[in-house]
Amino acid sequence: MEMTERKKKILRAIVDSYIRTAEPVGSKAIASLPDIATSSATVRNEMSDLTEMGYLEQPHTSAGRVPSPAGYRLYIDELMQDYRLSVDETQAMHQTLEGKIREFDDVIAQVSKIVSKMTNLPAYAVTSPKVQPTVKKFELIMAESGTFILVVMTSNDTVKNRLVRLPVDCDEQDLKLLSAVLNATLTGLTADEITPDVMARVTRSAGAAASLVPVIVDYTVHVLQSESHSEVSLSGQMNLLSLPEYRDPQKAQQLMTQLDEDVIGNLPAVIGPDSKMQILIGPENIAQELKDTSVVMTRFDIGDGMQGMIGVVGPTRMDYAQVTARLSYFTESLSKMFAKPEKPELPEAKEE
Amino acid sequence: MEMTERKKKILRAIVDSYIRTAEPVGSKAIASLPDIATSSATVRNEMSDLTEMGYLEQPHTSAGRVPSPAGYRLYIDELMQDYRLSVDETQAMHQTLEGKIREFDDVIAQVSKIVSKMTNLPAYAVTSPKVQPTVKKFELIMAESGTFILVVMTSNDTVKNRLVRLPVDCDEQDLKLLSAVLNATLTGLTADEITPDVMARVTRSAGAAASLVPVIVDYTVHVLQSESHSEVSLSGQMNLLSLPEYRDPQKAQQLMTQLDEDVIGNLPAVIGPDSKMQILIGPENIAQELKDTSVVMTRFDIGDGMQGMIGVVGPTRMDYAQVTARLSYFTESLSKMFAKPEKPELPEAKEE
DNA sequence: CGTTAGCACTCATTCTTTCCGAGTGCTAAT
DNA sequence: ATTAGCACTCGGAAAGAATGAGTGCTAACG
Repeated sequence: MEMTERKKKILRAIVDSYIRTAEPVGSKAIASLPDIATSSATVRNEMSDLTEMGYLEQPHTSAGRVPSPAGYRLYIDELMQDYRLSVDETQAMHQTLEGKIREFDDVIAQVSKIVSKMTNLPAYAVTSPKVQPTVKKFELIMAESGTFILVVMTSNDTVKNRLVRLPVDCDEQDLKLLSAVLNATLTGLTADEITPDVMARVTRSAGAAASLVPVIVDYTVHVLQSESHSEVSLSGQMNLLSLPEYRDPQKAQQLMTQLDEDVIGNLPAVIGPDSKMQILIGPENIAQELKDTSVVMTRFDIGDGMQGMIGVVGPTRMDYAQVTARLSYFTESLSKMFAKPEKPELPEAKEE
Repeated sequence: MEMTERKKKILRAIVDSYIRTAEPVGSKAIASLPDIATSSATVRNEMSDLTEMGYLEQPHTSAGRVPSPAGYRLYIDELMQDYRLSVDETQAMHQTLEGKIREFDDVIAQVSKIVSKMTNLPAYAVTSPKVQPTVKKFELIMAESGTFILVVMTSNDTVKNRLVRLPVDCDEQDLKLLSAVLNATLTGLTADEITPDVMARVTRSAGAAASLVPVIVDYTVHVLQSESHSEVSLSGQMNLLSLPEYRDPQKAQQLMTQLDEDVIGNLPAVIGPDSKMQILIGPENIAQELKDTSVVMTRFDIGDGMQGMIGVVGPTRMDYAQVTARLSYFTESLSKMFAKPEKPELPEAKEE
């Protein structure tokens, strides 16, 4: 059996219709479409062929046809028409972007929220786990009344700090010394490389400020670890409830409780670093939990070094053209926004 | 009509049963209870009285009774029996607490997640909006290769910082001067008080580093603002779906989309700073969105200064005894945990 | 030979009807 | 004051019938 142009046209029409209505599609409906110029009987024959070829499925004998995963695959790869974003859409998106990404802090959370609002589907965002960061520099700055600020700069140019109380028997000179020792001994080390052994060496050289070493090292390790962690955020689960496939709340709940952040954290491993936009249809997902849903995911970059994945989860019949269009427009806008910040005089900087 | 002991007993039994089953309660079921020693007919009479008194309602003529808001109120204030936490529960709670509150960063998110898991209901956490913070101190620290670290300490003792690129025509001396000017002019000011006027004055005195003033002031204002913001987190919405009152997913969705973070942000205003645990039943909620649900909320304190509210949202027939018991145990554990941190040698400190 | 009209058949869905029983309120007896 | 008894109500489950969208197949058509 070979794939004719007409078969493709019909398959596309079926998928389009099913995506819109979630109802099995009958031959009549297709035949009455303006750009199909045959009778329903002919369509019926073609549909029968397409079923045999594995692109369509029949829920039961006397119902219309529904696309199979293979059908969606073909549709996505060859058949679907580009979705053109309306001006309203792009405008709305820019507006939320401007408004919401104020807080640099939890971009991940913001991004997933925006994307889920944009697509009306659950969306997640993950930062890709970074290479093991190391310490670049320490600073110990006297602050008021017996405290000082401990500043740790890491190899990814993030700076974290903490206010620490100074022991009574310690003055600014001791701090200076400690600072020098820290910078000499610990810079260039990853969290794992800061062993009790290393710590002992620092303590020995630290002089009067030795009692501070545990605190400082502890904090440093903490910072390094939290830097190497990947963050995950999932939003908009409730969007599932308006979809007919989740009329049964049990289903939605099951999907969404299984699909918490743990599972999502493991998703990005799948995507090659090269690919731009990736779509996984139902059974193509390795995660069992997702075997009846599709995932559309893509990478995003912001600021220097910060990058991750955005993904959208939905029924296999989701509007792929629309979702991909919106998603890629979003990631583009996002990068642009961070490439040329609104205030051009702002020197390149990284928060915290 | 007066409230007898027996009436109370019957009302309690009805509410208990309804909380358990979500089904209207009939006279027979109550009469057959071991500690009710009368016939169903008598119970029927009493129930009729209770209905007249406004504590019960009838969905329709030939159905059992259901507690009215007033009924719940009485139940909560006088009738309900304390829920005793099992060892398993307390143990489980401690385990998650230890495991999860590692990250000091987004306690709010963690807390709401844990509480929702504990109660099997949607839960939120809010930090109470703080008093307008002011700048306490600036530090400008030279870092490597033409950059410096801008450190801002606020009046609530949080320290935030950012890496800034140094203009070419600027050396360490200029920075020293700028630092002095900033500390002289801006300390003690709130975000609102840093007007363009003030900014101009700083720029004038800043000398060679004048071009840095906008960046620094911008960041400072940003820090102050984000410090005065209250954070909100909402978790476990999906828990609604297992409740029979939300068999219709539309209902759940409606409630949960209305009830996003905006609405929740406005909740804590309600609670007096004195009260410990507060329960709002259905129509007692001022927020229209919550008129068919109950909210149980209480305060929590952690670390120095950090405090906020935890709340649980659920159907009016939620198990108040259980929820309040778990909630208060949780807040206690939380405070204890932060009062005596696991590592006692850690000096008092505040992150970031 | 591809296309189409016609027709018998299938089967989920919807609508009706019936039936059941939990629950009530009232009355009269205890 | 309590309770047994009884007629009555009414939502909801169960059973049945009607509906109709859709199919597959056959035979006629250009």
